[in-house]
Amino acid sequence: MQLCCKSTNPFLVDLQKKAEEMIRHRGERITPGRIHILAMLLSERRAVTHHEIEERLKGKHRFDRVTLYRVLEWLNEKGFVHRLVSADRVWRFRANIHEHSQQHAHFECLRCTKVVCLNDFETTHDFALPAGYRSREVELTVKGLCAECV
Amino acid sequence: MQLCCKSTNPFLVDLQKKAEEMIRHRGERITPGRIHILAMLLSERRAVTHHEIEERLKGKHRFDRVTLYRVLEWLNEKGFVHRLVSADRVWRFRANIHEHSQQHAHFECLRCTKVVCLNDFETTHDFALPAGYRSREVELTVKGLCAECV
DNA sequence: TAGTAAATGCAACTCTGTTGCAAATCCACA
DNA sequence: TGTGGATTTGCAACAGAGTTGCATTTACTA
Ligand SMILES: [Mn+2]
Ligand SMILES: [Mn+2]
Ligand SMILES: [Zn+2]
Ligand SMILES: [Zn+2]
Repeated sequence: MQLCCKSTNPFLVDLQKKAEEMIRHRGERITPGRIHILAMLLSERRAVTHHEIEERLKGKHRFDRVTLYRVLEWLNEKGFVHRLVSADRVWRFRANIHEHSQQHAHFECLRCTKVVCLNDFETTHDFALPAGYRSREVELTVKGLCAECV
Repeated sequence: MQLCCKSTNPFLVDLQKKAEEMIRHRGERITPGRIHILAMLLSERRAVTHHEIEERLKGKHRFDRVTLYRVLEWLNEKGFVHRLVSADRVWRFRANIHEHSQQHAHFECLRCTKVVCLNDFETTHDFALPAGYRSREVELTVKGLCAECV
């Protein structure tokens, strides 16, 4: 069953189904790990760590730590999610809801280390790189205090 | 011997001496670790890792790994250097040569993971944060390929 | 309904950085 | 110039995050 982008049911609230559909639409293999983890990430509004994912998956399905790492790596490679590292040197993952979500800024709380994606953001790339350097992407992180930590 | 900023000898090419002067000027304790490590960082034009520092210090002075970490932490706390983490989850350190060097961008090579500080850079902070969020600093990283890796 | 390539679980491992504690060192003050 | 006492250093052990190898299980294709 091949599904076109336009045929995506807007009332498909079940994220497990949505995750499955996203993966199948790209012709990739469906596995419990991919479904559960992507569904979990689709439900989050901020970038979450490996630990947080593990925590939220408790009760739903039990995965080995390594499987979780490997699924996250795969989701990142295939472009379903993106990954970023903040000052605590821990990977954080977030689903790529929109196609154009590669270029966006992040907010990082200096106290609770929470990371939020700032989707609506304008970046002006007028800077001069050293000779011979080639820019591929620009990452902008705003550091400060979140609403809970002010 | 208290030295004023303006009395800094512009012909003081010996970085060991310069490092010592910087630390003494702030009334902090002089130790071999601080002198050698700060001098090494003053000689670099890019942000370097713990490993690279260890490597460059070979022959000059032998320090324990832990001492190196602790000196770097101290230099960062006191504002002699700044620290950043890139996609490989490794700390990189760079001397704060100029007073205003807190706000500047970085370039990170996607192939060799080298990090270069882009000192001459204009940042425009016109973005909207979620309600209640407070911005303290903005970090901008340009990712791409360096001259050697293009 | 096989056959096969890919995904998973488990154990052991690496890499980066941290902590506790005793020995060495720096420096303010006598 | 010599000392007391807080700081810094070295060493060993530890911790957290992520990786690798390999046998077993699973998903898809034919
Ligand atoms: Mn993001
Ligand atoms: Mn820098
Ligand atoms: Zn916070
Ligand atoms: Zn490079």
